[in-house]
Amino acid sequence: MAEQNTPAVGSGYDPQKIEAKWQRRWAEARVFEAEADPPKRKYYVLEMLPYPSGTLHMGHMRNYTIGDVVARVKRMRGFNVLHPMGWDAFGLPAENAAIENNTHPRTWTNNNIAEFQRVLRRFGFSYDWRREISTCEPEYYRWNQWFFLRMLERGLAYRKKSRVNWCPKCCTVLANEQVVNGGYCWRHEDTLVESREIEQWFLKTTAYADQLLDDLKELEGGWPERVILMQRNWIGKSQGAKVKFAVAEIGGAHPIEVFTTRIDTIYGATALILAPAHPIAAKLLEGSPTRAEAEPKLAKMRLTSVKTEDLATMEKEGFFTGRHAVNPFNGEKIPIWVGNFVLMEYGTGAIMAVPAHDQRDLDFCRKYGLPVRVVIQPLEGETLVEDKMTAAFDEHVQGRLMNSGPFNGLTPEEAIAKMTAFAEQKGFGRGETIFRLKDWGISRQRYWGTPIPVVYCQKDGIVPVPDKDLPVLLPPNPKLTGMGESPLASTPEFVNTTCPKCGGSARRETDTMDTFVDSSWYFYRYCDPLNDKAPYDSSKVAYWFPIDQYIGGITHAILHLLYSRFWCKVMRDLGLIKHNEPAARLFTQGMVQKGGVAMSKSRGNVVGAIDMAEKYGADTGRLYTLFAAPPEKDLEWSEESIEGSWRFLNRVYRLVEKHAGSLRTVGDWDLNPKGMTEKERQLIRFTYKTLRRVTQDFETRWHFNSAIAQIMELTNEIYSLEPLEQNVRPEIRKEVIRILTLLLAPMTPHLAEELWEMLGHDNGLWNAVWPDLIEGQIQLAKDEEVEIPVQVNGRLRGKVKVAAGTTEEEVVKLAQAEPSIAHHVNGKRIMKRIFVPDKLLNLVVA
RNA sequence: GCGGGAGUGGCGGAACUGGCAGACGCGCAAGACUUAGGAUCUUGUGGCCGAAAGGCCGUGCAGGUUCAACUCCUGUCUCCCGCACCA
Repeated sequence: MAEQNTPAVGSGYDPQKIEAKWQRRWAEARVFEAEADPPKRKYYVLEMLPYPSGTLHMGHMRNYTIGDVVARVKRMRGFNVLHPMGWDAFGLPAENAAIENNTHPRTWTNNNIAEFQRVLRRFGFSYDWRREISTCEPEYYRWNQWFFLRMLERGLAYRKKSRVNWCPKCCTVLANEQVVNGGYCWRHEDTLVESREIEQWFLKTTAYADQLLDDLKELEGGWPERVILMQRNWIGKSQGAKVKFAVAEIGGAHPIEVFTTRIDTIYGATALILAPAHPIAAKLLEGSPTRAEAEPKLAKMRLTSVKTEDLATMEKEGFFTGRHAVNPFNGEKIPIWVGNFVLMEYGTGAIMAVPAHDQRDLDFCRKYGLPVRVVIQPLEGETLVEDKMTAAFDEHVQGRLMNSGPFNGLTPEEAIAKMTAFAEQKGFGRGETIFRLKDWGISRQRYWGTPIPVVYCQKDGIVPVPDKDLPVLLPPNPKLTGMGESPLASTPEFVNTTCPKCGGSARRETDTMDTFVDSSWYFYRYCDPLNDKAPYDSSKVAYWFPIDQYIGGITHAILHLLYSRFWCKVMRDLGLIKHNEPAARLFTQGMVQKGGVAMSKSRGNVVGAIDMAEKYGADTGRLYTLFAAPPEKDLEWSEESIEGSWRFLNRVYRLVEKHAGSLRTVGDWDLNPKGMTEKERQLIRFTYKTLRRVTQDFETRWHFNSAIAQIMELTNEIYSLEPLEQNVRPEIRKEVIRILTLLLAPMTPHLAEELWEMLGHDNGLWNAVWPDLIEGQIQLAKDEEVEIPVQVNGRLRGKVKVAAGTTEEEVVKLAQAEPSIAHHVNGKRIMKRIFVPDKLLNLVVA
């Protein structure tokens, strides 16, 4: 199909040639290289670093194009712009591919990186390639280890045996965040995650739960609202109280603690319900009268997989343990049950069931015939009748306590405060805030990741590897099977080492770190990528940070961004940086779809970036992804529509090609409006208006699609004045074409450079500044004559052309003289006139 | 269930703080140039009625506020995304 688009005779637009030429020149002139330079205004724009796998398609290119436009606009506006790129190079696919193809993960990864780099360079993105990082290089991952050791020193990294998500296909542990769709592996969406107990390393993200939540306030306005919300939900702060219930049959020795946000309803508790996995459940059954029937039920419930897909709609199941709990408020004995809807992972794994005031509890109690007791009576509406309730009354506000001993008559709010205080005073409870957020399990039983820098010594136990021995290098030739334990465990030369403390023999930790560790701080390394004394020089980071604009997909709204925010706070507390949040602004671009679904290799609906560049050139590809939809919205790829972008660039090229030769030696226009013809006046006004609007679109709304539409309109306007050389004097022709070229520069930089050169500039468009309107131009952009729509009773009936600023009286007079308007007004009385100067006249008649 | 977002021509989309709905592009139609056109240029292109002038309807649906509503308010439907038995 490329032949079909061979440029016609007379049009010399050859993107292949032009794009290679300017990419070479930019590289030679080191145009995109930036250094920290404190007096200069800085701008750090960053696209999320890619995982180098598969092929880059137009979905990726859209992301980078948006970032590149921003970078180029900021550069033209005089900012010192940092715009780096790197590779999220560790990860499972490399290891799997290595096993499949009998190669090394490094080989596979580096091949992919080479290909990715080739494509990104082919699109002419303005990266400072000197700062390129690859997270699988020891020079990088060494600092993962260094940070890990700092966290270990501060108790922010710890080891514990824990139930983990195990993917039988990956043969490795997954973080909670990697379990998707309620129980499936994020990589194998058809594979149910299993539950296993393993010793794991954790990072204490929960230590920062409050800050991670509170600092979201700093991001308001700069981050998309929904991302902030998703983070807030994920952290899941919940204020309530923990209350201890003694077990009646075994005395006060082993009380059961429940968590509740509604301690005010505790007099209405008619049962205590345990999660099946609660450790005390089995103990309660020992010697219980119901043991025989209960134990098999418990065993069965515990086996039920972690699948939570339809947990919300799942039938509630439970059984009585034969034991009773004592309500510490009133001494009442209530039955202890086990219920499948109680989660061990949340709160204390035990709840009090208050069926009158919680729908789930009501469902459960109705099913098993447990009593319902109302303890809060609504102030308005029908009085609750216990036997007839089908919906729990769970409103906080509108009610008063009853059946609650000394607390009767209080509002729920008052009761929560008083009852919590009472519980604390008596020692059986306390107010507590809990979070849904869990500590971050970072251990992975895989080869292609950062080795965790500790050794296990018979004598000294867990011993951190000293800083001077970093990095702990991955062994070059592991045995990769993809099964079972970490491949490092079966590599003796790696495992066997000596204890840094006692010098005796010791074993290395064989797990590697979750790759989210790599991406949690990579953007700091860009500031100082070659530093071998520290992860980075704090002064360099202080100049560049925070990131002014971070750009990436919504898919990373929770994991990557939450971990990055955590890492930032840890680094701040280590004294390395001073800011609280890594990125001041975040932009989440929409996906590129084809056939209604996101482009992806697995779906087979990708439009390859290189194919695109070879067929139309990078500039057309860039332009089309910007033009087809506003950047935050999903974009449906259309092979037909893209022709329009290609045609437009050809049209611009032909225009400049035709006129540039005669304009090379023409001097600059002096902005003097005297003696201009009407056509010149019209063209120059259109030009400066377009400039004003496009500038606004770039700076505020990022509506590149409408910016491009306006540039197309300007081009159409110029064409409408052909033959231009007869209608417009050379100085003005030159000015208009100059502006047109500069407007295109951030989006189609190669073409713009070529046009710039054709116009006689020999110093590179990259040296040009954004043509912000100056006073004379602002005047010239103003309309002298306006067309005012005239409505009668709110319906458009005609238009009048008047000088800008014409008075209401004058406009009304002219309107009434217009036949199409007069027709609707004559014979009626004008009741009211609404006049918006230069905008609109509405005559209300009756 | 909770939270967020979106519904505008044949299609992608535009319309900034309420002020000419459909900019710009694709597609389609007619014409020009041409041996030819899938290049380029010109014109037209929301629906209905009408020869035309013109009129009526029209931004998911139903109401409301207003001189004026894609835009604000109330209700409602559909689709997409996130979270989800979170105590």
